[in-house]
Amino acid sequence: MQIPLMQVPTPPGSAVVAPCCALAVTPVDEETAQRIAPMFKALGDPVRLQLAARIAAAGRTCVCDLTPHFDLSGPTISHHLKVLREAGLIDCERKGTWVYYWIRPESLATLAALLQADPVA
Amino acid sequence: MQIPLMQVPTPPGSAVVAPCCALAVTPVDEETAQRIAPMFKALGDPVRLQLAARIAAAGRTCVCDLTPHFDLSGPTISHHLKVLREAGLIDCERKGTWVYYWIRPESLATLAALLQADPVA
DNA sequence: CCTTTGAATAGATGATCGTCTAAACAGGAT
DNA sequence: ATCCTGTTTAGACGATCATCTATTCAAAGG
Repeated sequence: MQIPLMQVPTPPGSAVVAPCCALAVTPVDEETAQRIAPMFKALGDPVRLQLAARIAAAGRTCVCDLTPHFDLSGPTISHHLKVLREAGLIDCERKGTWVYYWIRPESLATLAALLQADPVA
Repeated sequence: MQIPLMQVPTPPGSAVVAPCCALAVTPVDEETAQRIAPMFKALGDPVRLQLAARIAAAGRTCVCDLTPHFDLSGPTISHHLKVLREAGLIDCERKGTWVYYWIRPESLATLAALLQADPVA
């Protein structure tokens, strides 16, 4: 029943007490889940994850600087950018012929806060 | 072009310099993206996000303690648990008639590390 | 052995997704 | 005005997804 991933085997019989993350502390009701899940979903595609990473790395990025790195059509890249944008992870602005995208760090922070090991511990 | 989410408006013209997160520092090549994206994808469904949160909160949780909280059939819950498990986010063990699930904190930590604000800054 | 209970698997169905091509749109430059 | 280039939108198509019911499996108890 094990699927290899990293190191710690996580003793099956251990009585887990310490909270592993905010997920374990902050109650995630249905409303919260429906607000947060689309962000994770947006990052749940390899192309979009790479797009987000490139935009995060480059700061303020023209679509024309993203497209060449993928073996995909322009419209497909545009579609993925739209998904990221509608999830609230990025935003954009047209400047003449070109459109520039940038990361919304608050959104990433929201997700990170849910996942990271309990900062209080 | 704005989609409301949190507070910071993120000035469009600002020359972003400081890395917002590990995404901006760690290069996310295609291979990495294909390894990580399924984990985000698994959390990208409201039901699975709530399942993960409940398991994280409860520590070591019987399926029978999860199912009643959702308006879904047993097999559907079972399916979602399988998705989370195959993504490496949870693991399970049968104990007699019951099956218990627990969180794999290393996996959550991997994702958190990618998203959280640059810890070096 | 048979029954019972908890959970997973099999298979079906309608919805959503990722991708493409073709067309439309936005702005500069001739 | 007209063209050219970068980007988005529209629409189509096959693949994957979330859910269900029916069935099977696992393990305990008579």
